[in-house]
Amino acid sequence: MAAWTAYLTASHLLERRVEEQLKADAGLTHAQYEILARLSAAPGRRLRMTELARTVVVSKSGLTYQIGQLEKRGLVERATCPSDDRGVLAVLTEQGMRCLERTAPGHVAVVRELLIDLLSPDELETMARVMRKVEAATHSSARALP
Amino acid sequence: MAAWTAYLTASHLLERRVEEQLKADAGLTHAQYEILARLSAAPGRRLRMTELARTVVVSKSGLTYQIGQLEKRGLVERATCPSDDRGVLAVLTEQGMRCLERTAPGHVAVVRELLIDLLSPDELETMARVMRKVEAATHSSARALP
DNA sequence: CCGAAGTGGTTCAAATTTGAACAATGGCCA
DNA sequence: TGGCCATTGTTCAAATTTGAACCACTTCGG
Repeated sequence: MAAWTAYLTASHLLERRVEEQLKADAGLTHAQYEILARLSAAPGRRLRMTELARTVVVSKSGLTYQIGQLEKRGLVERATCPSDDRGVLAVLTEQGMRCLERTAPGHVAVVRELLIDLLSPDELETMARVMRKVEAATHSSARALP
Repeated sequence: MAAWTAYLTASHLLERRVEEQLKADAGLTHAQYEILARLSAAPGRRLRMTELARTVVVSKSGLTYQIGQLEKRGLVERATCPSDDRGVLAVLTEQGMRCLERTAPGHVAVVRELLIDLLSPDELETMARVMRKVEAATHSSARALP
């Protein structure tokens, strides 16, 4: 269980530093940054709300709120989904893309400093493998519930 | 950077499952559970507020609030610190200890299911080592700021 | 084609979290 | 001793998060 405690402490501290840097550097929450980043990587720079909520892992209502904030700042727009009238697409705007490009270097630097660069290639590879396992495990245990 | 993304997704999902289980099983937040757990491990089952805020990694005001909640439920008491009149000690009550003992098995089961049991001894050891490195790194970079 | 059952998003109130401002001490040094 | 600065915890308003209740729409099964 020592590993679990270490994990908790480290992940909290890491999250805190990342949050701090993003807020100071670009006035963004980590959640908001993640939204922009995921959108930028998606085809057409757009994703369904639900899809986004799943990957960023926030409640649906939380995402509605955050998208609202990002929309106010002109970094994201909403568009109706052509294939499903209920659906809403979050679309990264040109301005949002520029914001992300401006912010990414500093963010990446922090992540490297506090995580990536501390690890040997082996360790990094192990981390990634472990995290994929955890993701798979949470998914399967989740499907058992409903 | 793929490792970072995998880490983010996995840790969010993991946190969510843990939170879910604790809430359903004992009506506790993960943060609250951590508070009880850290207290139970401390000498005299008591810790200074600041110390607690550091290890649980929540803002000071957040801790004040949470301790308030736990106090209402009789799981924790406040005591003044003998060596420093400003200080406040959070003390785990007998009832709090029982609550923790009742809750721990389910919590541990989830953590094992979603993390520990997925890993080989080697992987587990690597994880723990990595997390200690991360903790050290965040500490040193923090001290540089003020 | 019709209605039941599901989905996808939003809204709303309530709970939580945060950061800044404060009040009360402690500690250090001239 | 007295003065100045750092620390401790709390309070307060504002921002965020969540879950439940709700519409609007889609999908099935008859």
